[in-house]
Amino acid sequence: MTRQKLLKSEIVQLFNTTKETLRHYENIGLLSPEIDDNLYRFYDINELNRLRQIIVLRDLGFSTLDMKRILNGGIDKEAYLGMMKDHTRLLDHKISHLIKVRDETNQMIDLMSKDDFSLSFTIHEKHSREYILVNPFEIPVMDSLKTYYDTFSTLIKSEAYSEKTLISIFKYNSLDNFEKEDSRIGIEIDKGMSLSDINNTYETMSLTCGLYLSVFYVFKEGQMNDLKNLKSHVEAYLAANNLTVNSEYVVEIEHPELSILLADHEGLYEMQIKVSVCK
Amino acid sequence: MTRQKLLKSEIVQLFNTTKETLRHYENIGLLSPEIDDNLYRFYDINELNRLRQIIVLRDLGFSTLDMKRILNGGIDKEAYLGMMKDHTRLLDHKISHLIKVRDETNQMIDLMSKDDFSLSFTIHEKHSREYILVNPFEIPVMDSLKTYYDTFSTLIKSEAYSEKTLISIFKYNSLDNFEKEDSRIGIEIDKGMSLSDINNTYETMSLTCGLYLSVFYVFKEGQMNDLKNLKSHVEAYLAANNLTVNSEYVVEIEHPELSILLADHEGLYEMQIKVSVCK
DNA sequence: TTGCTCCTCACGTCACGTGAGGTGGC
DNA sequence: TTGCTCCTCACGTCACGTGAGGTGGC
Repeated sequence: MTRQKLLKSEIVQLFNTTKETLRHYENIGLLSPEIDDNLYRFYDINELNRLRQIIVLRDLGFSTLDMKRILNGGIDKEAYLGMMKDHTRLLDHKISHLIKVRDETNQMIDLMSKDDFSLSFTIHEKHSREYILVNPFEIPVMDSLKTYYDTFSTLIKSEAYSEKTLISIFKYNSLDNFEKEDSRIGIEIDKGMSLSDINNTYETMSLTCGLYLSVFYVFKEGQMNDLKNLKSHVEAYLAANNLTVNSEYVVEIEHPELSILLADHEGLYEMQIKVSVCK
Repeated sequence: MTRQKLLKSEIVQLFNTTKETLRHYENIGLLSPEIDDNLYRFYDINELNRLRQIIVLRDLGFSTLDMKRILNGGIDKEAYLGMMKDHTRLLDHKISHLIKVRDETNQMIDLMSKDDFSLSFTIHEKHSREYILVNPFEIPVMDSLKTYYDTFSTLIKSEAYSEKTLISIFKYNSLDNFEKEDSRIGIEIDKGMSLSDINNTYETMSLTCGLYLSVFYVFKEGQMNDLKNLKSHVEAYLAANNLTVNSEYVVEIEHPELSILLADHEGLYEMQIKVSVCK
C-alpha cells in the first residue's frame, strides 16, 4: 500500500516554508503530526488545514500563544470575532502605511534613476487633509528643534500622531516669482484626531479631496531659479496629460527620509497640485 | 539659554517608538546622539533625520546591518538603487498578500457576525486567472494527500507556487439542480509561472479579468439543497444591485483557513461569479 | 554503497523588551 | 523632599535559523 500522508519536506514545498518553522510549531504544540518509528513526521489533511490556519493567523499578526488559545478551542465566538476585528484593523493601518512607503520609495527610485535628476510625476486620488499653520512670526523660531517640539506638543502627544515633516503652502501662481514671504509653514493633522483641542490652539487650513499631481524633485539650497524651471515642466506635463490646475494653493513636502544618497545641501521634495481632467 | 535639541523621551513621542528601540540603534552604532555629562541623550536635526531614514529602511525590510552600510556611505548609487528596487518589489508582494488576507478575513467576520450565518457579498475587479483541471477519473484519487501532491508536483515545486486549495468549476445554471458530476476540480496557477511545462502536462482553463461577485457562505456537508437557496439569494442580490451574470462558469473556493470556529462537518466557501453592470 | 533525506539537541540571532538598581532636577 | 525621568547592565523573549553529529532507505 502506498503512503497516504505527506512528509515534512513535502509540506515545506506546499506552503513555501522551512522545516525549522514546522519543527518550531511542533515544539510549542501548535502542530502534532503522526510520528513514525524512525521519527519521520507524517502530515494528514487535518494537520495541513491546521497549518493553513496558523499561517493566516500569523499574517494577521497573532502570536503563537494566541494561536494556541484560538486553535485549541479555548475561546468563544464573541471573543474570537473581537480579536479578528482588532487584528484586521491593525492590518489595515499597516497596509496603508506600507503602501505609502512603497509609493514614495518608488518615486524616489524613479527620480534618482534619471541622469539629470529632473522630475518624477504621479497622479493620485487623495483624501481631504487638514494642516496646522504656524504664525509667520514663529517661523524663525522653528530653527530650534525644541521650539518645534513645544509648538506642536499638543499634537505630538495625542494618540493618533505619526511622524511628519513640516510642509509649505503657497499659491501656484507664485511659483513664477517665488519669495519666501509668499509661503506659510504648516504640519499635517492625522485623521481621527480630536479636532476640538487643536482648533482652539492652532490656526488650521484644509485641502479638499480629489485628484492631485505629485511632483518629486531635488532642490539644491539657494537655487530658487530651479523652481521656475519646475513650473514650466509642470505646465508641460499638465498639457500633455490633458489636465488643468484646480486649486489656488500648492503643498510642498520635504522628504529627508528619502534623501539618503543626496549631498548635504540637497533635499528631496514633493509638490502636490490639485488637478482636474479637461473635458 | 534654552535647550535646542530633543530628549530621548521627546523623540519617542515624535516617532511613536520606544526608548529601548532608540537604545538598540545607539548600541549597534546606527544613531549617535550627543551625550551630556549626566549621560542624558540629546538629538539634533541630523539625528532626527537619520532616525527618519532608519525607519523607512526598516519598513522596507532592511536589516540593521544593511542600514549601517547604506547610511554610513559604504554603498554607491547603483548598488543603492538596486537594493531599493529589490525591497520595493518584495514589499509589493507582501502588501498584496496582506490585502488578500485582510479582505478574506473581513468577509469571514461579516459572515460569522450574522445570526443566521447566511451569506456575505462583495464585488471586486479581478485579474484573469488560469486553472489546471483534473481529469474526472482522478477525482476519487484526490482523497489521498500523497496523490494530490504527486498530481500537482510539477506545479508545487516551481518557484512562483504559493499554497492553494482545490477549486470547483461548474456552470452557473447547474446551481438549480446541482449534481457532483456537473463540476470539475482544479487548482489555480500562479502568475509568472512558466506555462510551457504546465500546458504540456495538464489540461488548463482560464477565467477572464473583470468584475466578479464573491459570495461567502457556510456549507454543511450533505446539505445540497442549501445551494438552491443560495442561488435565489444571489439572484436577489444581483437584481438589487443592477447586475447580470456575465459568464457561464462559476468558481467555488474552499477556505479551510477561515473555518476555525466552524463545526467539523461545516466549511467556509466562496463562490465567484463574473458579473457586469446593467445599462 | 553512496548520496540524499530525515532526525535531535544545543546554541545562535535578530530586534528589541524587561527588570533590578541607581542618579538627578535637563 | 517626593515623584518623575533619565541612566546602565544583564538577562529575557519571540520566532525562528544554524550547525554538529547521527540514522535510514519513507
